[in-house]
Amino acid sequence: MLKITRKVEYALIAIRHLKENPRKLISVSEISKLYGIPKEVLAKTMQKLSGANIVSSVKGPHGGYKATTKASKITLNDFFEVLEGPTAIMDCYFDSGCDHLSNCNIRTPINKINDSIRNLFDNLTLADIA
Amino acid sequence: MLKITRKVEYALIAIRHLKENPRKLISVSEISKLYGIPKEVLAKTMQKLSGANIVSSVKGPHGGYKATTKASKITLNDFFEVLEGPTAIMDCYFDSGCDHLSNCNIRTPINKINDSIRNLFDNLTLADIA
DNA sequence: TCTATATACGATAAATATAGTCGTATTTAT
DNA sequence: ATAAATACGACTATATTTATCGTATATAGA
Repeated sequence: MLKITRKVEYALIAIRHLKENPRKLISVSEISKLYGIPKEVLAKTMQKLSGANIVSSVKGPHGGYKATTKASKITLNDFFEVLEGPTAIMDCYFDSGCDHLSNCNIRTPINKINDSIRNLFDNLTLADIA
Repeated sequence: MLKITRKVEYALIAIRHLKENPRKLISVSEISKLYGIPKEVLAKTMQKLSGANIVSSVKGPHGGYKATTKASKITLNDFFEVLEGPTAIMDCYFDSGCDHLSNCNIRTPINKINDSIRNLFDNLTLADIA
């Protein structure tokens, strides 16, 4: 439990690599070969980052990605949300219907744990950890 | 990602219920009926809590579980570890062999995120959240 | 203008992890 | 003795995550 997914792992690897080479465009192929990441998986991850303006993209030969200024400033909460949707240790934190239990006595503890995690990730940026 | 498991959910429900009824022994059947939890799953969860002295058990008719004093004092880190093993957002935080990537550039960020979460959970007890 | 290389996007299949079920042993109050 | 309860292990089902495949679009360079 509380594992991050490969998508997040790959995104961290890619962003780090882009930031180490700030001047040039770097393609998915290059990163996937270098770190042994399946190309298509990384491609889709980069597309999400591009959609959120964490990286910018250029199509065509010699195209690729580079990190934007937003890449350092974004909070971990927002970063995770781009890749996976809102962070919640249980679905009932965001969704209303508690389908499983007729009689729930842990709403409060669940919310407190979740608030703590979200508070932590709201106060950490990619720049802080990398 | 970062979801807690049913084991943890069920354990929180059970402990809360035991603490609301501190005087009597309460059986797995009783809790599973009340909250709609599969009996055998809850039984195994309770056995883990019992092994960690978070609850005490009595066998035989009219037997069951009750919360120990440790139940309030235990940190979330220790609590999660009893049920699921050490909390790590990636296996490489504890395990050495990085089987997937030949060229890892995110050890530092991974460790920082993980340290932050563990620090958070080391400073929260079950009493704090419940 | 044609071709190769790159991003963009969606559908599906494979692999992994989680959740639930079943069976049996042990303890103990009645 | 019997019934009710915990204890423990093996197995099955389900859900989630990960990877693959197919197609479209853009563009640099020959």
